[in-house]
Amino acid sequence: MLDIKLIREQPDFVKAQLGRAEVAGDVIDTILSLDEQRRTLLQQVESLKAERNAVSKEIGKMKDAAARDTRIAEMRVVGDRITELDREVAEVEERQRMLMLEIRNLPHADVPEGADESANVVIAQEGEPHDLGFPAQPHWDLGEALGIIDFERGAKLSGSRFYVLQGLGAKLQRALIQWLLDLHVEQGYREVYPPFIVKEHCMWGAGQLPKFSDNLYRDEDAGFWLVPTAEVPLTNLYTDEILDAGQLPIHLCAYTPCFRREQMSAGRDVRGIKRGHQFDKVEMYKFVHPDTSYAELEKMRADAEATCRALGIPFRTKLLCTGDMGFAATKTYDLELWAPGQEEWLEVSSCSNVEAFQARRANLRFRPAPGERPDHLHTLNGSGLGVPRTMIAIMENYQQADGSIVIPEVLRPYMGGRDVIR
RNA sequence: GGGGAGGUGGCGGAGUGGACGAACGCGCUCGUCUCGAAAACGAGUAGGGUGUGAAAGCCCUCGAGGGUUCGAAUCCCUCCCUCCCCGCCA
Repeated sequence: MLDIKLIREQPDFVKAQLGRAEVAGDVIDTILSLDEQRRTLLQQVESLKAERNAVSKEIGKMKDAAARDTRIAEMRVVGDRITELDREVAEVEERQRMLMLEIRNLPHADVPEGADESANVVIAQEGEPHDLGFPAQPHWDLGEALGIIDFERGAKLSGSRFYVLQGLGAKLQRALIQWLLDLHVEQGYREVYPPFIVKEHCMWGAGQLPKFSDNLYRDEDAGFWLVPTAEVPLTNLYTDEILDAGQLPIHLCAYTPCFRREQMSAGRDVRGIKRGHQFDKVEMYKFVHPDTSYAELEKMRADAEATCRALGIPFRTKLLCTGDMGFAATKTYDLELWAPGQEEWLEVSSCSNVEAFQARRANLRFRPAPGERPDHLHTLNGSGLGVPRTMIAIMENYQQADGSIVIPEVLRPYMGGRDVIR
């Protein structure tokens, strides 16, 4: 959610920044007009309440029964008017709040303008897509031949976009998760195991609702939602708390499965394990002082890059343009691993600063100094990394001419010392 | 799932219709005292909204949301959460 004060004080700036992300500015005018209405109504109803409070106090002390009854009758009328106005205030507030919740975050000034991914800028690359010396196979062929990915039985159980990992495939995934968590802990993140099922307010807090409900699984009866990313529970960890400035920054990492309905065009990314309704991810998350959030973003990006580097796979980093960034982000770096089997760069991480966007929604605050008023903190999130796509990159980069897969060195301790899957 | 007890400020804990945004204690901050500290003493110490140059003031909040009433922490309804006992269960 944007800061209503910013909208009040600099509506043209807000509109201009939204314009860079191709969002029309009329909604800002609507919000301002509702804000105006709301404050006018508030002044009316609050002065009536002040009157009622004062008179009610008097009534309590009055001895003269007749005068007392007169006052009570008067206040009954005032009370009815208050009820009426309260209802109006609530209605205007709700309309304003819904509009506020639907507006995306403002892109940072550094972010290049553009409508779609074609305007993203590659800002770093390590390693080159290299020739394996034999025809590279896609991971679905490798996985099936090795008996480690079972697509048919996955579909039998759960339909398309599901698969079963077996044997060393399942173990490789588990090893990868373990390694990622251990690495992030070394990088200074505290490991967290959150619930994978959350209450609805968490989805609002993280910015998944109201816009992306189509992409979420839920248990309507119980009011529960399955997390589409660990970002959701982590964002809400300190909801309604006021942290001491000294507690910041808080760096967390968490492994969770992620559940996404992905009701997107059939035919896109249907093969393999690139895009499923259920996948695993290790996430990095930061709660930081507002002054430090962009420096923290650079550190998070460096941590994600170090992770890719350690796998020994070519990777590159992109700065996303205004049109390709997520709803909550002000600035995002995407990291991509090279996948020679499909000959494409696979997005395995997305690191974003969201500034106070989630903090306002989820009521995340800190006290800048003892005695000072609480302020919203800044939050950042970054994948570290998405597991299936990292698995793809490992399988396709480390494949051998005979269809076996060498295990990256860093993962071998987690694979019982094994160095190849064949 | 059944039965019972509860949810009050940073913490403990009073408060069953008006003097309560809340006694008292602890903690914390500042001050006095001290070479310094402790102790003692004094003062202060919730969040949000509105308002303003800044403030004062006013409004809201005692788990959440409704209701009754001139007036609700207090009475009524719904929901959420915690604890205890029984049942079930990895």
